[in-house]
Amino acid sequence: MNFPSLDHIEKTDITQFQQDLLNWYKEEKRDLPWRYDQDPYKVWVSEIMLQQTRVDTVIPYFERFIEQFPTIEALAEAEEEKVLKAWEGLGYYSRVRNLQAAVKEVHEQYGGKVPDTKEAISSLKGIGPYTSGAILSIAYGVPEPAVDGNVMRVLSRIFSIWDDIAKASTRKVFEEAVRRIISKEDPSSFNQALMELGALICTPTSPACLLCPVRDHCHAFHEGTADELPIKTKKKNMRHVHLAAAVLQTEGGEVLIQKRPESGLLANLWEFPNTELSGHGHPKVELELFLEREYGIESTLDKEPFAKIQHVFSHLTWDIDVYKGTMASSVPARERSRLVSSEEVEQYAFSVSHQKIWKQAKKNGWNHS
DNA sequence: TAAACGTGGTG
DNA sequence: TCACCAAGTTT
Repeated sequence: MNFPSLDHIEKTDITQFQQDLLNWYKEEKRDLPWRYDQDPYKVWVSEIMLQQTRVDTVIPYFERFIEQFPTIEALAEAEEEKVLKAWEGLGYYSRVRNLQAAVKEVHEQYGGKVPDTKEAISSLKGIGPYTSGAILSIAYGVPEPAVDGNVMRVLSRIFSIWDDIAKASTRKVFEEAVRRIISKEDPSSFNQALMELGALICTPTSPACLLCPVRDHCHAFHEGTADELPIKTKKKNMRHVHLAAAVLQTEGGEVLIQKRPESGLLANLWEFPNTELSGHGHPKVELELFLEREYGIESTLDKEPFAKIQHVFSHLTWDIDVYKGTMASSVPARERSRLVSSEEVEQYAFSVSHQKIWKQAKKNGWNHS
């Protein structure tokens, strides 16, 4: 390891740092619904939801989720459809499929008790190095590091660590740093305080150093380099995909929907029939060929799309031409598809991109034949 | 190691 | 407006 200020840190400095941080946390910590108790299940659910997701976004999802699935057993026995619906709009949907799979394993293999060892908990689906440390420390008081983006930002400044936090290998550097300074008396509060500080004071841009409870311990504050840390490279090469989608209705007003594949993007979520465009033929023609091939539908699509929707993911952009059409009310031949009434549509879990399609359909394309 | 994997907020 | 961000994990 190579962070001079940390190598030479004194035991008394560590004690003072812990005290300043924990006193601040005790006074300033937010009143969040997953902090009402230390139920390992609730800690677990909150940590999964909070992965790459803001606190304000998570709160209402967490409250609904716990109300609907209050215990390990409740979630283990729930239908995946219900679980996905509860996650609808939160994103990174593999999180919740992994969570339910892991909860089932805990229910069956561990008698419904969340394991309390690093090895056992890390073997569960969806629980990586951060989440295992978070659950162990917060739910069980085990002094394990829980290094997320906040912790790397805060500690990069405090110890003047210039490693690139975008690199996977850098996390270990910060885990080692945490091991040296974590409070053995209250690892739960210590880990949460580090993250809370990152969220409220030691923010990515314009950190509020003058309000910081540990600025006296902060190398970057003394050097005036807080605005330059942490080092984070990484660019995303945005990929564009052009799609055509169909909102097909029967004379009875039912709509054709289909379920996405079990893996990959938006796995197992529902959507309107659609196809990726090659860019060669007309979108309408390519969509008609798809509908005939997959469903045997002689579709009667409108000449022009009633909506053009753009949806931006973290790593790609969809541009969707949406067509309205009619179809016979016979049962769809394709697997993983259904004909549902317009009221029933909203009982299924859709990605936000396809919620946009449905919203436009109701506004523009519906009730005209 | 790097890319896949969502979404809504923000300067 | 738009690139970047937010309590990461999997492959």
